[in-house]
Amino acid sequence: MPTIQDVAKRAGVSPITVSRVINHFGYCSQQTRERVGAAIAELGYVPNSLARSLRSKRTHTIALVLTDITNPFFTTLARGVEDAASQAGFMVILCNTDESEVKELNYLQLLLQKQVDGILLVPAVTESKSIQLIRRQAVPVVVVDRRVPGIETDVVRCNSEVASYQLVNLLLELGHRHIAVLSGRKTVFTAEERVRGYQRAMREAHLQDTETVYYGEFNQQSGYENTRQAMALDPAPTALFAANNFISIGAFKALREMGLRVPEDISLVAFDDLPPSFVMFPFLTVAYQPSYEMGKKATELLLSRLSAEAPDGYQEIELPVEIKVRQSSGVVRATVSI
Amino acid sequence: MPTIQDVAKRAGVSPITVSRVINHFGYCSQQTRERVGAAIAELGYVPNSLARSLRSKRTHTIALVLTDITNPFFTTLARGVEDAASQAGFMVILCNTDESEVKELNYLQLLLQKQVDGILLVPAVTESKSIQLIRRQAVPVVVVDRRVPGIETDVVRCNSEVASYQLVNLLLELGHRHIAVLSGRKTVFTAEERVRGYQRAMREAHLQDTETVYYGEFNQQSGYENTRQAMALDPAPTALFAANNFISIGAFKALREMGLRVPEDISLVAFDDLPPSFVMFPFLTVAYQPSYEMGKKATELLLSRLSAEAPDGYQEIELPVEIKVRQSSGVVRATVSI
DNA sequence: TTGTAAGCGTTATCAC
DNA sequence: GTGATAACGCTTACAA
Repeated sequence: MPTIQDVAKRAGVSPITVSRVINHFGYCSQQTRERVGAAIAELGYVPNSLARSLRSKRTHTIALVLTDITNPFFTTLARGVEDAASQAGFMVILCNTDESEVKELNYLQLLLQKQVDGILLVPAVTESKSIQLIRRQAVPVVVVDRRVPGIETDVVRCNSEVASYQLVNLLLELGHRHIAVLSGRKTVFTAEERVRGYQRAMREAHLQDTETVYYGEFNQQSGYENTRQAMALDPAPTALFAANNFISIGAFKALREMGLRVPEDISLVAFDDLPPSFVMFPFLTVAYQPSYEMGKKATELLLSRLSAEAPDGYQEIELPVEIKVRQSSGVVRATVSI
Repeated sequence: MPTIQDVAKRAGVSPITVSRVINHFGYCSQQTRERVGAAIAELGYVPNSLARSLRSKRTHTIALVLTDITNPFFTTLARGVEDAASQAGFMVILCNTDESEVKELNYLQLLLQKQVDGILLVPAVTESKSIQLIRRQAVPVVVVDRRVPGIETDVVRCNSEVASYQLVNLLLELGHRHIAVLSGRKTVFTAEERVRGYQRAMREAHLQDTETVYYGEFNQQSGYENTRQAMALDPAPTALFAANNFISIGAFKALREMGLRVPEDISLVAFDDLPPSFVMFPFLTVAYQPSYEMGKKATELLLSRLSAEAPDGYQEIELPVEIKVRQSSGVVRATVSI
């Protein structure tokens, strides 16, 4: 492959002049510019960003470390990230951690070696090891979707606690008194936070006695299994709160298998909506998080840290959660009352 | 940040010795190894892959260039790619082209500058410019999901033509004689290929007279609009074939708005299934492409090209498409007969 | 407006 | 087993 030297030789100039032409930087005559341009075209020269980055200390690459791109919430978020990044001339490296701290730390090691300019991190666990690792290399991080207690850092997220509180209150207003929550892994910040919102609502309604919390995973299987558990209780809950989209689907399938109709026999509300182009009947009452904007905003904040144009001090940006009331939340069935 | 020099100084050895320890390469005494290890730990040394890659000509990075990660087909494919890549110690740069040749070419330029070791490409258009651009830099490419006519290259895909043919034949066997196909952009290989499969089935059934083809986009909006168009015909089709998942959702919504029931009033079949954890009622009869495996296989093929352990000559791997018959395809309504 | 020299952090080659 | 030297391809700093 031709190098900048080859181009320089061909154009009868010095390498640095070629560099200036490529980077539209510094002065050079129209004539030189053309000669260099011609040489580049003739040789099919492609600049080597490795060498460039080695000198300039900038790779124009950021990393997006999340738990699973397969979850539509993160898919959409990733798209927001990529759009904002590409607009600014940055590329995105994608890493899936599957909520594993080990995978997360491994990826971060590699990313730091790669000299990424910044990292968007959805922390797998509520511990702070990862952030500290990144900080040691003085690489900017923005934490997305979750929080890392005890660590000062930039964060872009939604307030799950409040939204959960609202969702559960909606059920309470419909007359439900026995509501079970199906959550994810206890070590995952949002899983825990959504349970907290549920608990606050229940306690304010003096219903701590019927509080029913299931931890599990943020997937369909877990939603399915915990629903069967919950419905085996006596008395069974009259409403379920699924702490994410996959859990809600699993819950729905379990309920249908048991011959229970939603919302006639039981109500179901959930965190996370599915994109409209995925669903034939929008049916679930959900707390919708603007994931695209979350990705976009997080990226913009990260990029602003690189150009040092950002305000001093860490920022915590909280995006609004929208409660979308649809058919899955109904009034409590008279016959189910305890 | 400390460099290999600093580590060497601290450990009282030469840089190259440190390099050997890091890379578990060449001989060195246990004692040296330990001293170096200690120095690395004390300084918090992180090797710079930029410098490493500049010498070694390997970045351990591949690119995944697709049209839109937001489409579950590609999301799952991307996950397959990432899993296979990370297993082999490679990272993945993600690029969305939105079916735009311009965006695609821009990304490829940048990726080549970045010296990615290989590229997985879902070509936006059926032209071959992109492949030629990549070839000029002698970077391995594997084309995924689509084909680039007139270009010899590695390809991993499904045969859409055959699957479409089967899907349409299924409708024919159910008695449908007037079937419309709702496809994507004519310049997109799969959009065109799926229409071809439809046409073959129709022609073999001597139904070329009722052939009804709508091109549009691979999105919900287009499915919605073209369905309204199709249903305005007199006589209206008794079955619709949506050429991708988003189109089928749009079609379904349009039909429901018109008060038409699926499959009682009209049948609907589609290309691409949605992952089970996205759908409460699996209802659509679809052609399912194993997108995860597609991503995985494509990555493995690409990586094998890097280590030159691959067989000579280009490979075209065709993965099987599974027809999943569900409720959306029903027998033709007696009253609708022409 | 253009050129020279040095160096970014690593590893290949050859020497001891 | 270990080290000296050069080189990867580019850009910063300084000169002309």
